[in-house]
Amino acid sequence: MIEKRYKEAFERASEARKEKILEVGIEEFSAKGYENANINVIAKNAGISIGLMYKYFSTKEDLFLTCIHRGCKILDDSLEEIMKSNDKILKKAERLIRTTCYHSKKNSNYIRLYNEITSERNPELAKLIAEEIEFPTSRKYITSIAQAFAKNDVRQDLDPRLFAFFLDNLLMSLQFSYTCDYYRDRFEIYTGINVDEMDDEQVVTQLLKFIEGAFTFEK
Amino acid sequence: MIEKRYKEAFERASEARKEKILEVGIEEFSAKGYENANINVIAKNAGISIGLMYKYFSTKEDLFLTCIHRGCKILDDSLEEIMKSNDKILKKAERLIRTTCYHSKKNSNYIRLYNEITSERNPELAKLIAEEIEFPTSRKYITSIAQAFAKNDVRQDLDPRLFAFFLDNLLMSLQFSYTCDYYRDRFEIYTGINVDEMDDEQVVTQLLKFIEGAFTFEK
Amino acid sequence: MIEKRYKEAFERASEARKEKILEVGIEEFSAKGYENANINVIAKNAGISIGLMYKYFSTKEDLFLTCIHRGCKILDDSLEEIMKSNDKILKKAERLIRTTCYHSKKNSNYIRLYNEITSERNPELAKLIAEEIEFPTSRKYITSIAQAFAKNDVRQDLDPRLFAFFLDNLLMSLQFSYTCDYYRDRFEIYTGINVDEMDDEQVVTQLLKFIEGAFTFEK
Amino acid sequence: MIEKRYKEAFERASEARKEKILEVGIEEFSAKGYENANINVIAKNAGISIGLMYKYFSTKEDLFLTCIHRGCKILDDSLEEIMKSNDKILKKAERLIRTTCYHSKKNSNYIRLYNEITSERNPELAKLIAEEIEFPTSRKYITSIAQAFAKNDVRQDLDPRLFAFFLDNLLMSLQFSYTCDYYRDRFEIYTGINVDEMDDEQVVTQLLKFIEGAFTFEK
DNA sequence: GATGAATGAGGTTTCATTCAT
DNA sequence: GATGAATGAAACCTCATTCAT
Repeated sequence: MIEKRYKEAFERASEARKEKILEVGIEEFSAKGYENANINVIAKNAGISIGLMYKYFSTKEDLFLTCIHRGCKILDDSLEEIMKSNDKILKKAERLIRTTCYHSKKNSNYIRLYNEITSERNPELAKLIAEEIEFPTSRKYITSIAQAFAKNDVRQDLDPRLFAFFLDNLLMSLQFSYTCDYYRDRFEIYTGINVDEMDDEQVVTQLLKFIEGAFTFEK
Repeated sequence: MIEKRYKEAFERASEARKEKILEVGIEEFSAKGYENANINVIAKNAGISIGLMYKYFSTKEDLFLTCIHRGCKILDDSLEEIMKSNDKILKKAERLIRTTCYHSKKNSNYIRLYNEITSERNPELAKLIAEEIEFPTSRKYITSIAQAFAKNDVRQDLDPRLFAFFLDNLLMSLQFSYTCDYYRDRFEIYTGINVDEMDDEQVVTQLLKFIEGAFTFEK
Repeated sequence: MIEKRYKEAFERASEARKEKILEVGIEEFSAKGYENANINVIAKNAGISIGLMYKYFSTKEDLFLTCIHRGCKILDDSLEEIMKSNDKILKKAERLIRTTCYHSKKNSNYIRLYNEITSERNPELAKLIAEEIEFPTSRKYITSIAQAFAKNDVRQDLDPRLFAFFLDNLLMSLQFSYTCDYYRDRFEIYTGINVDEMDDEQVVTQLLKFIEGAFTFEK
Repeated sequence: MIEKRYKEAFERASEARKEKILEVGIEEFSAKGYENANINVIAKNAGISIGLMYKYFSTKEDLFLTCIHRGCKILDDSLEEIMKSNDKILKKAERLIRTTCYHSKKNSNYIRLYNEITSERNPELAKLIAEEIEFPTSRKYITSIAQAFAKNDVRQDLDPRLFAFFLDNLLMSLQFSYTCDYYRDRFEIYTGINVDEMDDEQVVTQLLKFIEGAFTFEK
């Protein structure tokens, strides 16, 4: 778990200001990447001085990690909303896919930020962030699949953890394909259609079939 | 298609030198990422002067793109080797998975380089690279699936391009999980096992089941 | 003479607070030197706000000067104690040396602060501080030597002021050698023994011989 | 012993340039102290770019240490010149004092730099520098005194190392008194005469008497 | 009197790129 | 063709000082 990466002064700041700083930070980091993001720009856009920024965060890295924490919380909240239902696993998958297709624009910055993280090259940091982000998500998937397994809703020869992993791989890739430049181009190369003009319903339908088959079929 | 990003002088250089420069460049870019890679260091490690490096490439970006071109060729060659066979689609998938699991170390630099690309934030560049890399791969997958579809080897309600896309998403995610820090940690969080100590055979078996089900099952 | 460098508000503060501020200031300045000392840290450690600190002192320099004033008073008090006696000059020297050797730890902060001052590079300020510190000390030495001279206790071809100067040079160097990093290392290089493990009695004996000879011998 | 603190590129620079950089560096460091010295200013005054400065020295600290090394070499050379003679110890002392009084202006920067060092607050660094500077000097003094001791030229109850230490304390203090602001003021307070207007001959005479007595007198 | 949030100038350091030889 | 010395813009970060409350 990432311990808090902000200083006490940040806690004391007004909600509006905290909000603004993280929003602007997420904007900058997701747009330019960690290296090219400029703290001075973030401070200016957030309407505070650079000195105050450093009263809030010791380093650029700490600001980045706090932005990630925030972005993840938002993504995890919407995941929680879906996964806590009593729907069957495939129903949940459908809702996840739909959310990705229809609402990815609203959260595009968070997703791009997440994408930025995945090429993090500091191993210790990568580990921290991975635990922060992936642990809650993975538990939700694994638990849902294990329950479905217990109820015989899915094939009995699957390994819940690996299948959760494969499922998340598909959803993660889809998320990126709706928001990140490179993945968007890749989507178009595969499908022949720009993701903005794509009939989302077809993507939903096909991916659901894919997943349904994967979880259901048993020789 | 990426037009050539090197200068004429580079073409005139000896094969050994060209080889060395790109090898060292891939090493540096994959280890540190584009921003943190140092072109002066690459020149030194490649045994040439920085001045000569700029006789070969106009900018750091051009060197990067040429390294990518080279890395992709190597990855695409091994893909070609597998896809040109007459094996059935699932057999091909199996070979792809095995290659990923068992041989990812040999090509880990290329894969990390590929991962680096996916967070490229320059839209025009992203497009160029995506076309360079994804087009050949996608054609192979789509064609294979279309052939299988024609032979009734796979379910008849699938869209070949989307299913090719989903398939590649799974394989791409797996590749990253074997080589890139963040994805390796993520793998361990899902499976509970460090990727280096994982029984690859189980991954192969489960992913194959997943894909087989996805391509086979039909309500 | 240094005019007061604190504001009226400081005079009105409680004794305990004044004490605390100067104590903490001396601690910080002597530990890190003027440039690296942080006035915000001093305020925090003294338990007052930085705003109040600036109600008490106009600038960092003023706080520094007030700390010096305080440190010097303490050192001068212990000097006064020794010099006011009716002992002969060599007896006084012995007591000074013993005080330096045996009690330097108690006053080490003040001595390090004094050392910091000696590299002051603002000429006007240097002059002010020198007068503040050196004048009282020098008078005591000069007077004592002049009295000894009058009583024929010391050689009759000495210049009291220069001999006072040389004497203080020896005592000052010894003080630094017991408290300041660089001078402590220097001491060990000369004597071969770490100052903390040195038999102080030998230092006392030898330095006394040195001084006694210097003041007594006459061709 | 300080290992070299410059990079290879510095060795390859022309003698004139190396000279210039160190000269300008010593000037700046001795005038403003380590903290307030500005590397950009040094680079500009030395006629090179800041980038090149960092090709020569990894950090400000390294430049500082190399300047010290250079300054010490010059001071040590002139000491060597005096100490290698066959003169008796008191004759050597006389020459040292005269050099200090008459020629201290020429080397004033080096001496101020030396003064700066003595308030160094990084213990490891202090140790390195002390060994670099004090070791050669101390050996010369100790050896000379030991030889004089063997020849019965000095009192037989002295400890050569401690007396060498006291002797150097006197000479060091005198050096500072001729060159460093604070010590110059202190000198005037003790003697009543500004060091620039002082009759050096009197200082020489008196200090020689002091030292002669110290080394000769024996109860 | 007392607070501490806020400022912003200024310093060190990096590295892609140029160009004289 | 080949070298590598040289450049300088730009980024991160510190801390003395101010001022509204």
